Amino acid sequence: MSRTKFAQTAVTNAHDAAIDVLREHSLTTLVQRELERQIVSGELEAGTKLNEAEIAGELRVSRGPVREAFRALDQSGLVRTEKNRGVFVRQVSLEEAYEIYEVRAALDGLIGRLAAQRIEPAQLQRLRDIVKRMHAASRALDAAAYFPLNIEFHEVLGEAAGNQALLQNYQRIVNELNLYRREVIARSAESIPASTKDHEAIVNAVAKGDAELAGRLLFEHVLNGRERLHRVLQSPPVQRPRVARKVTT
Amino acid sequence: MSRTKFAQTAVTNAHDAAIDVLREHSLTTLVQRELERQIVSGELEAGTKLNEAEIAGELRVSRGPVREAFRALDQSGLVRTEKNRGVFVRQVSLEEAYEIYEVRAALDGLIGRLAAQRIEPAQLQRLRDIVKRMHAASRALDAAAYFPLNIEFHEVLGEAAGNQALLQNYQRIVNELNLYRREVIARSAESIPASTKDHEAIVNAVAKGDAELAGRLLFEHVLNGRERLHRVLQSPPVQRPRVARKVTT
DNA sequence: CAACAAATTATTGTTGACAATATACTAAAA
DNA sequence: TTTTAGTATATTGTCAACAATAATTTGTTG
Repeated sequence: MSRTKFAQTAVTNAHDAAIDVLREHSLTTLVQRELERQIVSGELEAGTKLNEAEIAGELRVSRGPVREAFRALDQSGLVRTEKNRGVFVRQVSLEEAYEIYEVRAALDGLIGRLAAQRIEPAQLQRLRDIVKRMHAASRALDAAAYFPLNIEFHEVLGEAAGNQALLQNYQRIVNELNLYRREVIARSAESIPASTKDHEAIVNAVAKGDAELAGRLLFEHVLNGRERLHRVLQSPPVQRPRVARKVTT
Repeated sequence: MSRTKFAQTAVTNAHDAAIDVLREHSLTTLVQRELERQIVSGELEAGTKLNEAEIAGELRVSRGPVREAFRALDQSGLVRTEKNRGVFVRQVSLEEAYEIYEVRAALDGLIGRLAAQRIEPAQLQRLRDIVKRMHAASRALDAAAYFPLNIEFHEVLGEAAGNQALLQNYQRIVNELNLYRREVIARSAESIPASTKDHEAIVNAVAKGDAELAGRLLFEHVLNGRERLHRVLQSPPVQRPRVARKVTT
């Protein structure tokens, strides 16, 4: 509001763009997206308390839309609400993660079955490219490079399954799991080679169109991942710089 | 507020009870529950427009909690929101239902696997009782009696799987499917015998502790159900008294 | 100094008012 | 009569103020 007329055009364009965004999306939706981004990216870490007024101030909206966004995020499992105390970025316990992994295994199994039947050549090629890059990251035991490849692999496979309802449920589950996995991903380098082999076998099964096999391989791949994670958690932490429940302020 | 002192005690108790409810739950939660009940029960039929002020008036709250409840219901798939137009009880298309059935098959498959490994004697007995009653309803081709038994069967099985995350996802999926199935349930009597056989086989597999078999049977049971539904939809409707999009007013 | 009580502050829960948008209605013109 | 433009009404989106509850600080007492 305190801008001079110098940047008139730029300001107007930016303003028009903002108007266009608002024409399609409510403030609630925008707040929801932004918070989701911050949570999924780890910018807001698990356990953090989300202060209504503070968030409203940062995003330049009133508390109404923020509260509405909170309800949506609560339902999607990214935050937990305590009446009269506030909402907190959800912390997923080991036991919960264990359960969620089972659900993910079932959904991934279905993804494998369907992808084997419906995948298109271009998608298959993308999978092969990803696996090739995985091998490179695997040889270097480069976890930082491997992690996004893993994400991308399952994304492509999810799309290849051609089922929107499945994809949505899958995404939610993966988001929840990432709340748990983030902290341990850094020290899971040793499991990369095994994981890479899994992915290669999956691609081959999908390429063959063997739905049964692809489904089973993906199901087991996820449960293997759970066990790998579990083993990693048994061993002592690498670098754990303060886990104290962080509260705003 | 316009009550006399005659019912003092009763009023006070009712009042205290109301206070207790509010101590634990926010108005938003209560509104959410009530709307969910009305939608799942069919009181509010698919496509109905939900008017904020009207609902707020009926439930004696302001529009704030109603809007918050809307966001939660939207996320859970029971309503759909159109910006500046309002929220509507979700209508699930044939294509969507087809997709959701696949997701349910995957989750039910997992339920079968886990239940076979973890079910307790009492739960197994409940399943056997239900199947017995199913046979009776089947012989009479009594769809009205069969439907709740079917619900109960899958509920018990879901609990027996002993996985909260799975159960929650399953319930949401089933709720969405029911939005679609309600209208066609009445005329699906012919599929009851086949469905009953499915359930019997499932119980036997679970009783044997054969996880693989139970999982596969449940997976196929759901897909069979989808096909049965599909066939029923091909045949002409029985009694279809106006399907025009109902708007409040 | 520690522990408890009271008062103060901060935060959430709820409401009603106002603004923006969409819908319904009315009247004029083809 | 149908269409269309303009106007009025209804409904949603957003905000700011108030109420209720929880967290914090301060003060008091043993």
